[in-house]
Amino acid sequence: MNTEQYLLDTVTAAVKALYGETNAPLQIQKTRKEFEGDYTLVVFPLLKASRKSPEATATEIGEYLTANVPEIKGYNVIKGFLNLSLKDAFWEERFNEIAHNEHFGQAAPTGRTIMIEYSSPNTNKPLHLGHIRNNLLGYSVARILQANGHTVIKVNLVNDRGIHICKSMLAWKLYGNGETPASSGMKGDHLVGKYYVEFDKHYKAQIKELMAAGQSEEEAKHNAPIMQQAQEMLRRWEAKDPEVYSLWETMNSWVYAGFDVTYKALGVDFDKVYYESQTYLLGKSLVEEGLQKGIFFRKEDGSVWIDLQKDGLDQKLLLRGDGTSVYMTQDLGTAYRRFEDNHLDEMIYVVGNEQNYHFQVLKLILKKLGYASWSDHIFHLSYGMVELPEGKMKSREGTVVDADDLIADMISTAREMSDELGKLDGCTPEEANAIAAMVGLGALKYFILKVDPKKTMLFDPKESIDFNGNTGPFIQYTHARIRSILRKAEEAGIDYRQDETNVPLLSEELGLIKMLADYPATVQAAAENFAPSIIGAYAYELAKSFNGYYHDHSILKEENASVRNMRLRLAEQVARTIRLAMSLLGIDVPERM
RNA sequence: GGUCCCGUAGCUCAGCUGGAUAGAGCAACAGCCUUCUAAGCUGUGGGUCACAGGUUCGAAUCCUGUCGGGAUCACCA
Repeated sequence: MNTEQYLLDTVTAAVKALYGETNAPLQIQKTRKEFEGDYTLVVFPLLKASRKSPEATATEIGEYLTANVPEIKGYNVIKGFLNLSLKDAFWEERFNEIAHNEHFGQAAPTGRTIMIEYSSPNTNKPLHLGHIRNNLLGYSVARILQANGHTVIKVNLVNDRGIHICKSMLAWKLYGNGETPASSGMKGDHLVGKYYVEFDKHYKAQIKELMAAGQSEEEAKHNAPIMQQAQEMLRRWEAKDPEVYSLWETMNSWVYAGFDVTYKALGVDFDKVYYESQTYLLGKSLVEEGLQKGIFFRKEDGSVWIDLQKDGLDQKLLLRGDGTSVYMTQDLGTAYRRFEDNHLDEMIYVVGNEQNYHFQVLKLILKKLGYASWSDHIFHLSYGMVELPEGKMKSREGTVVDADDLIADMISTAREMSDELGKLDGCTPEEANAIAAMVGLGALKYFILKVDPKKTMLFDPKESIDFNGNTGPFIQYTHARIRSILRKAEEAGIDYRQDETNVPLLSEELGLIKMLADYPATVQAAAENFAPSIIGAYAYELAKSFNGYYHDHSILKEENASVRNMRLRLAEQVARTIRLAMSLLGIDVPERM
């Protein structure tokens, strides 16, 4: 049950009874914690209808509600704010509802199908920190949408073709001496990435040579033999030359094996993987359609364009002079195909904000083609770059943070800290490894997801690895503590779940119950805003509140059995809700740590 | 130059559709481990919400402008 909505209805009825029909917008919000009360009605908008002062209006409504609504215990008025307090029994009922609801936090099916595309790596180099933000965001948003009752299809569109892959292939052929992941002991994606760097090294050297021989920089870039060879390789790939094609398949398979390891470590997955080598021809029929409808135009060289200058944009290429497609052509085609094939209600692209313009144009073109009914349901979940304290990540300058290295670092740091604090004493080696992995990744994931997606964020390795304060490990820690209490209760043979005796609740306990009751609304807000950060903030607040409570009030040692059992049940629900919230962020919570 | 995004404490960030005295964490300082996990708890200091106008009962939030930072405007993807 949605308490806020219920109160809004109640108050609307009260206002109608007191002042007659009014179209004044009513708003109910949670009372700020420095004031007494649970929910607050802002009465300013009602002054016209009541024709009284803010205080008098608030008092009048407060009196009416207290007299007529059994759940409302009392009220107080501060300026134009009417603070309403609900009876403890009301909150106890909410608590019981939560405890007995097996599907707590999981909304009923909406019947809507949403596809979300994320990750979308290139196959010429390993994943880095930017990809981590992408993957974590995509996966978390997918989980959040599922929790809201939508059917979610997670897809990955792998960019497995193009000149960049040919660069790696060529460098491997020229300088690789047949090196394989098996022979070198390197992860496949790192091995292929190594040859991408190798290509660049030789390419730069050749440019330098040619420039020394008198060519301009542009000429040199174009004439460098290694670049010429790479382009020749791309042509052979497109002609499906068996030798090139099989090398391409081999090297891609190395990369996929490497990516799988990284994805697994990050805990992300996909329902469907698309490969650009299979979709890059899509979209040409849409270009044809646009030409016929007169929305696109063809230049003398045969290339096809759309003029968006009237929309404040510029001219955009849709088909090259030689008839081959570009990025936009493919995206138009895949979008069309996806909506057609899956009856999608919404399509979300998790792509960096450097492509804001691309998606703006994509949606506009589809609209002009007459597909507004679904192109309006394309949402670009745009996220900002991840910067380092030293500045931006530049692959050329070697300042990228490799995903695998980072994950390994986080886990080993978690391990060291745990050992230092003696946290893992008494664990089996397997348990210790699992906990270190959960904590290290929890720190990384939470650090990245707590920031609003669209903001450029700063990743400070030192700070991310700090396990104090507003961090994933703090939340995990709170969960582990509660689980430990519950284990001890069970060891002592306490059957706390049976006891339903009503006991007076402390204000901290009421506060915790109110937070628990708020969880479904939080999940909904996170879905509406595509913001895992909302879930993160909630989980932190809940954990923090419990920690304060835990510190001040004994649970196991409480002598009154009914009170003790109520506290154990409450703790259990807090742990459960933390687990639910964290699972929406893709973060595992350990039973002990 | 056009378009889009951002600017909140020394640092990293919250602040949901406008609401009360703008919040956390880190860093600093002062307390708290014979008591269920101190990866913890409690307290102190720290702010012209970039700036200037406007809208209104009320603006960090909405509108306009200015300044600062970023992204983008390819026959790359």
